[in-house]
Amino acid sequence: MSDPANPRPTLAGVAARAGVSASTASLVFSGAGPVAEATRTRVLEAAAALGYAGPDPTARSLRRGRTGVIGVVTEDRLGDAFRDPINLALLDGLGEELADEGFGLLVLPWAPDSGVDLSAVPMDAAILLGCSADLAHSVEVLQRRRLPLVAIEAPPLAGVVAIDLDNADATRRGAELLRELGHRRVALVTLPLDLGRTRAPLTPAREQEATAFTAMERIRGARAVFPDAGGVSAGGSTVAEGYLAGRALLDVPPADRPTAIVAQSDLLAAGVIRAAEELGIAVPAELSVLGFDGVRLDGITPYALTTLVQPAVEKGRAAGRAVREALAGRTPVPVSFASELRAGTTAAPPPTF
Amino acid sequence: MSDPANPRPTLAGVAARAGVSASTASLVFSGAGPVAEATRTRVLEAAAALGYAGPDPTARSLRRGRTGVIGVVTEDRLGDAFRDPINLALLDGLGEELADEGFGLLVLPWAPDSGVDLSAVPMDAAILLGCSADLAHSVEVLQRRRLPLVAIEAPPLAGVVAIDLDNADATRRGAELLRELGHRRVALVTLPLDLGRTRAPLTPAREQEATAFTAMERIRGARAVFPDAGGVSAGGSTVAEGYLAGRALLDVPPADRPTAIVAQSDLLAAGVIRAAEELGIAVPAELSVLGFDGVRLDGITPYALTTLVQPAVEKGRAAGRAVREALAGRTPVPVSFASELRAGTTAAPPPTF
DNA sequence: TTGTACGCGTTATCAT
DNA sequence: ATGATAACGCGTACAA
Repeated sequence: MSDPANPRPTLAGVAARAGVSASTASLVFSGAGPVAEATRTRVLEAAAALGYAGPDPTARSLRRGRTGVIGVVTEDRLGDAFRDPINLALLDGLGEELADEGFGLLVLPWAPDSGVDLSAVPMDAAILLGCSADLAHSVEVLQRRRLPLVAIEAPPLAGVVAIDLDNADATRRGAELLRELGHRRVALVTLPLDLGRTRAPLTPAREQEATAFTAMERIRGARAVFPDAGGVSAGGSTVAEGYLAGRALLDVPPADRPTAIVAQSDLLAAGVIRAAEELGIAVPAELSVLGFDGVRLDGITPYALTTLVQPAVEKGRAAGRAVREALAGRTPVPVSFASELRAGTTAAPPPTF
Repeated sequence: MSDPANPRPTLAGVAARAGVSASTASLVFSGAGPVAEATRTRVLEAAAALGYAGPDPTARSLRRGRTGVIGVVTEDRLGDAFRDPINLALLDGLGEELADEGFGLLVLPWAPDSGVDLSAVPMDAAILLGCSADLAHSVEVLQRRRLPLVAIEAPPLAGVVAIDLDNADATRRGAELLRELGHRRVALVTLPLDLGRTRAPLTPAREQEATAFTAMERIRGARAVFPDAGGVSAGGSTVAEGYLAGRALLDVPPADRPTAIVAQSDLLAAGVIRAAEELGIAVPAELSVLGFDGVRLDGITPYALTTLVQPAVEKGRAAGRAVREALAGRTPVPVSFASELRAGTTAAPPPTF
């Protein structure tokens, strides 16, 4: 790799060989400033002859004060972060506004003990994605670096541009639909409450210690309508986790069974439905199921899920735009998105006895 | 953001305030070299007072010649690259070997016209993921930069560490199973053949111009057993695309229908099965379906797919290790992985007439 | 149109 | 244990 006899060519080397000064050679590559056609050619020829690949990105970054890299901080393991379709949609949006504009996206799975040291990563700005646990801590170190920060669905933080979603209110509207249909016994299947992703029944204590902002907001919305609603927290936003949660809630004497379940994601809802099917509980005749996200389930379930559709791609675009605004020296405005209740075939009046 | 009155603190500033030289202050932060406990404290205090966030990553990168960033070059749009479960598994492997070791993964969706200029991205090494089209071109510019390169399932390229899979041979073994079961009329549903992702029947001309290495290898393996097998190329590795391909191949007079379909991914296979169901064609009684990948279909289809299981996570780990080897100055050894035929319930003898 | 001079913020080397 | 000096490779005033 590193060949001492044949060092990597530099701008200076190219310039020397072309018989011009380094600054002139620089102009040729940056395109800023006028260069005589003849000199330009000579420089390019020298570059070709030396196998010069263009200005060193690191040196250029230092000089210009820009790396062209935007960090995306997630609290998940790498694969898991992208296993959630809602994050993929978000990535699509980010891609449009950032990747397509020449920015690279640096994925940083952050955990309290993880190898990545946020204070040592070269980047121009950071997007906080589903970070809520020690968010404040991550934020502090990034802010000391004076990096523009954009947080998606996070508790409000000074100096951080918020891209928000009406998690509580949307869930409340969904819950109201269930109440209007006549449901009284409603249970919740929530997203993971903390970094531990514990799969367990909701208890006041656990909710107290929860660090996941989005999950807690959605619980809050549901409780606005069903103050006593209990439920379980899942270990992730997957069909498999939804299934487990569904079994836990539904595999009980019929009299104790909820007549409706508010799931905090469509994947969880699909898992709940599968559990119901397996237990011989008809959806929606005997059990109504509400989802969240509005992702295409693409045959994961034959039902048209009744769910809250969130504008995930738009969220990504907004975050991307906010980053660009900040980098352009302007002050990005926080954005708040609204979800929309989409009626499907999984919500109906409760069974009558 | 940028406050002219209160410039971002630098190591020099901290050193000055602590009354030591910059070199000493540097030692405090890098931990390399002995520093008296008293001085260390003074430096850290000065840093705290000034809000110094630690050495600037860009400057450090320039000086040390390392950024801590590994590029992952894909030819897909950002979201699409991660929509394929096999890539997610790969990412898991990469995460273990790289992210967990403190490297950042810089996702670079590359297309001939895309905004990202590979010659301008600060990184220490690059992993080429499913890049085959103008791979040679991408590789050239990266090699001029003397970056260690690792390619996953790519045509052999000088100086690029190959992480390979037995795509052709595995497919051949799957095809042999079908032949042994008695199948003679077999059709292929392939991954996209080129950047255009054209959804169309296979023709010699199209295969000639194809740029997708993996897809072509798998075709080659299938043809080793069924030399005349035709088929269609899908527009992506998704259930929806598989469904479309399935309709195209199966919605024909029964006499023209294939008795078996070799799909190049499990998602495509699931789509084919769905198409068959919709057309009233029983699987596997009237149609056998072979997949590839061995991903958990998690309820996408009730069938246990007969498929070729590839060690995707291992592939990612191998790629990650190769990168680290190269960065450590050693020469990584290329690795070749083998897939395993896993019998499911979707392959059976063809119907008898 | 081209060259000169300097600095971006750090760290490695070598003295002291 | 600490400090002076010199890069790392480039961009950009400013002068010529």
